[in-house]
Parts: sequence; C-alpha cells; structure tokens
Amino acid sequence: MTTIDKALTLLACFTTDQPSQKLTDLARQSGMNKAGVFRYLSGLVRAGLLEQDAETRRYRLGPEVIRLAQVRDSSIPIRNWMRRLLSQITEQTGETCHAALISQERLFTYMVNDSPKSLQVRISPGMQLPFHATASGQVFLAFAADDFVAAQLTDNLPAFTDGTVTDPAELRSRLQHFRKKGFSISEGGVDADVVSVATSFFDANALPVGTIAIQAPAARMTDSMIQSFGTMLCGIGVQATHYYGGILSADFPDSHSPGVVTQHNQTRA
Amino acid sequence: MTTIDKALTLLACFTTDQPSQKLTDLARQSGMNKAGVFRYLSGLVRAGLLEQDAETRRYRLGPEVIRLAQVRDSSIPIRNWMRRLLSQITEQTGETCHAALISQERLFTYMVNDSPKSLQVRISPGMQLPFHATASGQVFLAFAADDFVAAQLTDNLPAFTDGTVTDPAELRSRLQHFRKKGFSISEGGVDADVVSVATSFFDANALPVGTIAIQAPAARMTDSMIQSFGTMLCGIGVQATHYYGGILSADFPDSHSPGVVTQHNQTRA
DNA sequence: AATATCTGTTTCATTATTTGAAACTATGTT
DNA sequence: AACATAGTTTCAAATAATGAAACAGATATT
Repeated sequence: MTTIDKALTLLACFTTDQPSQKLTDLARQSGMNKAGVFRYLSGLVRAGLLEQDAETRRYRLGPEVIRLAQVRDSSIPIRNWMRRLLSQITEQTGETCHAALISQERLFTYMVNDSPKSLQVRISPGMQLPFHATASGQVFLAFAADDFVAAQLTDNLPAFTDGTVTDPAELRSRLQHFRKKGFSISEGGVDADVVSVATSFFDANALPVGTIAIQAPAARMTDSMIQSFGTMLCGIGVQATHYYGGILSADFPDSHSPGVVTQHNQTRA
Repeated sequence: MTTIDKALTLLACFTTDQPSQKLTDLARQSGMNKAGVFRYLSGLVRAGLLEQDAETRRYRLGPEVIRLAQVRDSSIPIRNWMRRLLSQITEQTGETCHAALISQERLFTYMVNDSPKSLQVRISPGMQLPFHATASGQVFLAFAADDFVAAQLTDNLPAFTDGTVTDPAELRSRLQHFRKKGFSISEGGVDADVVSVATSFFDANALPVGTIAIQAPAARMTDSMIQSFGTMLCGIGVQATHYYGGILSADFPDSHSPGVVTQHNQTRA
C-alpha cells in the first residue's frame, strides 16, 4: 500500500452519514497512526479536497471536489439526460425515483426526483445503498461480475427490517430472477412499507454502472403497477445505457430495447 | 513537497478545457518524471478519483469525485438555495446568470441559469474564470485579501479582446470602485459584445467564497439596466452570504442588507 | 481553582518507500 | 521492416514516510 493509497482511503470515510470527521476518529477508523493521518489530512487540505473547520477542527470535503465533479460532468454529462429521464418517470408514475451510480464498489444515490404527492419516500443524494437490501443494489448485482457478487453476498448481512433478506442463497436465486426480468423488486428491505423497483444501465463493457429506481409507499402499490413500473424502467434503462455510450448486458432481456417507452410513443401510426 | 502533494497536483490539471489527459502530457505539464506520474495516476485510479479509458489510455476524472461532491453538498448545501436565487435573477431580468466558487485560488463556474431568450450568452459549469477579465473575478478581487490580489494582478496579464484591461494599476483602481458599489461591471473582457455584472458572497471570516453574475449581449443593455442589475445582485449576494452561513465583508455597502430585494418586497405596507 | 482528560500538532531517529534513468512492451507510422 | 510514440516495469540509490512520545490548547472533572 503506497502513501497515496493510505491518504486517499481517508476520503472514503466521508459519507452523507458522516460528512465531517475528527482526526482521532479517522485514525481509529482507518487503523492508522494519528501523526500519519494528520499529515495525510494536511495534504488533502492543501489540495482543496478537504477543509478544516476553523472552530471545531473537524475535517469536511472541500470546494475542489465540487470543481472536479463539474469537470467530470463536462466530459461524461450524465446530469443532463438523467434529469430528463427521472422527470419522465415521475411524470408517468407520480412516484419518487432516483438514479444511483457505482464508485469504489459502493452504490450511491446520484439524483433524486421527488414525488409531488404528500406521502412520499424521502431519499437524498449521496447516500450509500446496501446491495442486498435495496432494489437498486439487487438489480446491480443481477448483472454484475460473479466475483463482485461473491464479495457482496457474504454471510452475516445486516437486516434493516424484519423483511430484509439476508440469506446469500435466497438472494442469489432472486438475482437470477431479476436478471431474466431486467428489473428488481424489493419490499421493505430497508424501510418497512416501502416498495421499490429498479433497473440498471451499462457501460461499454456491458457491466452495470448505475441503476434507476422507483420507490413508493407499499399502501398504494399493486402487483400490476409494480410490473408496469418494471417494464417502463427497463425502457428508461435502455435509453440511459445508450446515452451513457454503453451496451446492454447480454443477459438483459431485449424485449425492451425497441422503443417500449420512447418520448414519442404516442405518435405511433 | 510530500508525495501526496505531488500526486494531488495532478488533479488540478483536469479542467473543462482539458477534461481528459494523456500520461505524457501530464508528466510534461507537471514537470515530473514519467514513471512517478504513472504511479501517482495509478493511485488516483485505485481511489476512484480518476479512471483510465480502456482504449485511448487517457485519464479522466472518476465517479468518486461525483460521490464526494454529493457528500460535500449534503453538509454545505449550496446547490439548493443557489438554484432558487439564480432562477429568481433570470425571472426578474430575463438574462443568463451564473454562480462561481473559489477553489485552490481558482474561480470556477458552479451553476448556470440560461436566459429564455434566443440570443444568449453561452457559459457552462466548471469553467475557470480569469480574475482580471471577468466581472466575477473582479468583484471577487475587490473583497479578497491584499496578498491574494497582489498574486493575481501581475504584469503580462493576457488580453482576450481589445477591451480586456490588463494594466494592474488601472485594475486596482477599478476594484476600489467596485468595492464601494458592491458589484462589478465588465464590458467585453473575455468576449466582445458581452456585458457582465457581478457581486460576491462571503464566508464566516468575511472573505469572498463565490460570486453571482449576470451576463447579457451588450446590444440590449443600457446603463440604467446595468445599475439596477447591480443593486439587485447585491441583494441576492446578501442572501447568499446569509444562506452560506457567512458574514458580509466590512467593506460591503450595507445599503443592500435590509431587504432591498427580498422575496416579498411587494407586500410592503 | 486545580487537576485530569481529551483534542490536534510537532519532533526526531529509524525504517521503508519513493525516485528516475533506462529497459521493455504494445501500438501505430513512415 | 525499421521507426516512432506512448504506457508500463525494473532496480539500486536517495529521500521521504513512519510512529512513539512529547507538546500545547482546549474542555471536562474533582
């Protein structure tokens, strides 16, 4: 492990749950020496990736990460078309939806489009999604590489509700099913009384890079709605893959590719 | 200079003008050994901050910078209120506006709100703004620390048009004027026939952290419009400073603080 | 008010890592 | 086929990283 690796692993400690951190905690979490962590953090601060609160001495992410994100988006402009796709979903379904992206083997919410309804599922960008307990995570695994799946589906997976499936064998069988359908369904995996449907989109190697999901209160969801949401999402996923410049996974059901949900599907003859 | 510094300076090479880079160019630009740059880049790739195109072998910013930006925004949520403020500006003026932030002594556009008009000034997020040639840059300098100004206002400043002011003495005198007014005006500094008006907002140390600007074709701008845009921007800037949790620079004209432009200024008795 | 405790920061001799020139490989060019 | 270019690997010499312990500056406790 090089010095750079050690310094940069500290960045992974900053999450939406813990957006600012104390030196001592970072040292404890990372298992590194306090003096070393201090030097790493200083370097990250000099680079603008972190900044230190003058009063509390706590570290948080710095303005440079925002600049970098803008630059990234100017070369791989996901933001623009993703906003359109999500608006389209909420328009057609009336429900909250979100997109998630993979980074460093972690799936995080990238963009959220809130339902106009008053009873809505609350979710915010930047949150990490557990693979085994969310529709997004599961559909991602359904199309991910085998060793990746194996790394995620360990024993002792945490249960967030009574309904969380934690048995690897059971999960694998579900993944197979989701792979055939092209979308996943999760009921009460993280929050009870929430149903979630998700599909994935792919990069140039036909590997999943992100997911698009709809989340709604279980109370107003029927089985047929879930199915129709699923097929719609598959169509959206195909578009996302296209915009991203990727190609569909070989396992992805192709029934959705030719314009099942297009912007002008009403104009069909 | 530590190893971490050397590795992280490479990140600064990625800009909207050069969103992807070749190893050799990065080595040349940074003046570092090719082998070393390769090792640094590998580390940055492992951390997800960069990724390498499988075909072209070029490096570009990775998905982790997006996750980090989301986390940053969850602790210092500029995006939400800034979007509101910019919409408000375009609504009232009909012109394109943008916000810029400072990072690592560079001012970059953070958010853009396009004018609905067909003839509009084109600007995209993530671009670096030269301090001496833009209204944003100038109003930033007007309230920045003395040594920062001195570092920026060197001799041999580049001229982008015939109208670009490059004389440090002349620029300093303008800054003084802008500081009194609270906003800056730049005509044809970067693009001829473009007029720009800008104000800044401040952090808890009363130092400028960003700017908010309006840009319009010179053809449809009058002097009185410029002045009224300026006073409006000052009001918006006061709000931005408030939302950001900062305090106004002591030099900032206080005439704008008590609700010169509030959301409900029509409801005054 | 004095003491203890918890921070973040600095020091310094030991140790391990970075360093860079050159060799190597792969791909594209004349 | 020879040449050129770009990315990657190697290895002994040089340099920077390391971590225990000391320090300083807060805040909490007796």
